[in-house]
Amino acid sequence: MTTKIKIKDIADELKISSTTVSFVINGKAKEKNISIAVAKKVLDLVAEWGYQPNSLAKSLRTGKSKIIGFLVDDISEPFFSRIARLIDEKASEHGYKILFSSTRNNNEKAKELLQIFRDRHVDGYVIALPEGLEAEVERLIKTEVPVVLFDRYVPGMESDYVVTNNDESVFRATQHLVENGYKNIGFVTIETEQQQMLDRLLGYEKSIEENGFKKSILKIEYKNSENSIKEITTFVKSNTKLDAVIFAANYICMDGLRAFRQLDINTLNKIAVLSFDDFELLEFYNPPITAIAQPIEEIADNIMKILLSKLNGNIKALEYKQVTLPALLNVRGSTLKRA
Amino acid sequence: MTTKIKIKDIADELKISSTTVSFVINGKAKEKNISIAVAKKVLDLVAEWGYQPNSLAKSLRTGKSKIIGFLVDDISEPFFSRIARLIDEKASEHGYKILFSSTRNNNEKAKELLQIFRDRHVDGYVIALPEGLEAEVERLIKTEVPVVLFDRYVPGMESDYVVTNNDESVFRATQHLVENGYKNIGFVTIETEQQQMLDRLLGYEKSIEENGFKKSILKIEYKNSENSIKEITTFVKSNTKLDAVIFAANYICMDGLRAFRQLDINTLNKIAVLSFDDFELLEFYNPPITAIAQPIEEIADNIMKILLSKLNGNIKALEYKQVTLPALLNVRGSTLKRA
DNA sequence: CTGAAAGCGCTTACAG
DNA sequence: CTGAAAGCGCTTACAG
Repeated sequence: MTTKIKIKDIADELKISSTTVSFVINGKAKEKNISIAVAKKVLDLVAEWGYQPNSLAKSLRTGKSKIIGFLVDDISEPFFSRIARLIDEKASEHGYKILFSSTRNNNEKAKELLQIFRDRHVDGYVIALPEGLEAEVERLIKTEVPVVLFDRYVPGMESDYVVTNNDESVFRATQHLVENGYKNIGFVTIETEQQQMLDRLLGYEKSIEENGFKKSILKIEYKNSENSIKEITTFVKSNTKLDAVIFAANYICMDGLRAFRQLDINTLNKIAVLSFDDFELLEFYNPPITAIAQPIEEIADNIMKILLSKLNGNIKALEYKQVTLPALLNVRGSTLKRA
Repeated sequence: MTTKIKIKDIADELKISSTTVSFVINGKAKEKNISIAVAKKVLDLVAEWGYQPNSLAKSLRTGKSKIIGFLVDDISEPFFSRIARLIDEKASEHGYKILFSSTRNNNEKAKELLQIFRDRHVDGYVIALPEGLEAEVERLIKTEVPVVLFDRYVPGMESDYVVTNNDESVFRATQHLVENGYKNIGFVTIETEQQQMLDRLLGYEKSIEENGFKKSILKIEYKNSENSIKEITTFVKSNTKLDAVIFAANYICMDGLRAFRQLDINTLNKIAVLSFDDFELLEFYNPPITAIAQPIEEIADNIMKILLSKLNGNIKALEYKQVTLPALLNVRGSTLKRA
């Protein structure tokens, strides 16, 4: 490893001070009235020697790290990993890097992670708020570090966030089923206080009520996939009139499909399926499954737009941006018009 | 934000020197012969004040960052995001964090990323080597920073790596098709020099040759999904005798399935499908698709085991560990015995 | 057993 | 127009 070049080396070589070199490198030559000749000499040598500033020293001095912390339940979930990729791309364009982590439903771990982020002088945060971490994150926001929440928000909590229009999109999806002749529509969600899940349920309830139908709701006490499959199976078996079912999230839908495979084919073929969150599997399923697709690109765009303007100080720290984006309903074979 | 506590604050409060505090905090009290009484006072105050060392200053001083750089083509690919999650978990247990990035098939970007990693004083690297970056990474390895490659390796390049036994697993998969009565087995891969892809092809060729069958190989000039689908369609149409086809990777299989859907159903039902890389979609497909599953957990385990022992200096920097792991063949309905 | 002091590589207020 | 010097918060060789 060729020993790292530092500012002092450049300064010594050029017989000028580190101050001048630093100013030139940071594009403050004009502002600091440094002669064009000197500036050019510095820049040329920087290029020739391939000088790279030591970002650690820089961060220590300035208190900025050019790192963004990204916190979600599980980075391997398609929704999150796609957002991660897009955020990463956009962040790179602005010289930021992402430090990412999964909390894996472990609040102790999540708190540790936030501590580590803080400790690393992360400049900003992108967080899909895990249940139970509300107070912790609220405290973080109060410190005036830029924090953009996504996927979930907490009513009454002052924060920036970007979410999908959960109730509206589920309402429309339910209406779609009604329009296609389904009359006994079930809704499978989990037992939770996460606002986005409650909103999805609300959308369903609103549609069912407006149409004067009967609600059939299953709230799974989510422990693991296995018990979830069991609960769904029982639910479907005991609601023999069910002609359609909406799954409130990606992983619930997976469990639902697993449950269906174990059930009698004849029961199954009568039931329309609709999922919140679109992912490749649904498109390839037989029949392809109708799904509510969150606008991933737009979500990532909005997160970064808000975060960057806060990082650049364009938005007052205590002025919060809250964005709710419409979702798309991808209609497929699983919810065809009833004969 | 309560102003950050630093070592000096602790020292002043206790009327001792920063040196002593630093020694105690870093568990060197014994080694440095610090009295138990003093050590206790320090530890107590640290606990009471919730002191957290400034890792930036620490890194600047020690040259260690406790950060691992993770570089893959696309973090949103299931194989990579699962590895990422597991690596992240294991790294956390040892106080390391992951800085992750996707190169998105852009070598300029990849080089920049490596530069950024170096600049951030990353302690070690986990890399799925992108094509064209061999020289760059080889140079990195020469600097004696721990680098563990996975998924891909370069023959003749001195490095640590963890890979799946590509040729052996594809050989077995092909044999499985032969045993089930298939005689015209095609192999769809991409035009590339990536060793793991060449190995997969070799496994196929070996089996076909041993059985005295005819090879049917398609090497796609991969530009995007669309052109890939087109090439696969042409391939299937012009090889009318094909009764089975093996896709050499995740994304190729997806394109293959897309191509099949656009083809005549009757052509399709005659063809067995087998994919390298198992993912949920294959299990849910109708019929479920037989797949070679890479041992994700073991891969992650091995990567971290090698990396950690290098980071701890237990392995000489120039002694390379190379691990080849067996894959699993998940047999499903798509490759049933021929009638 | 403990401390004063240098130094990691940068930035910036101050002085000229 | 340019530079000397302090300081970000740590660690550690050296001295006692």
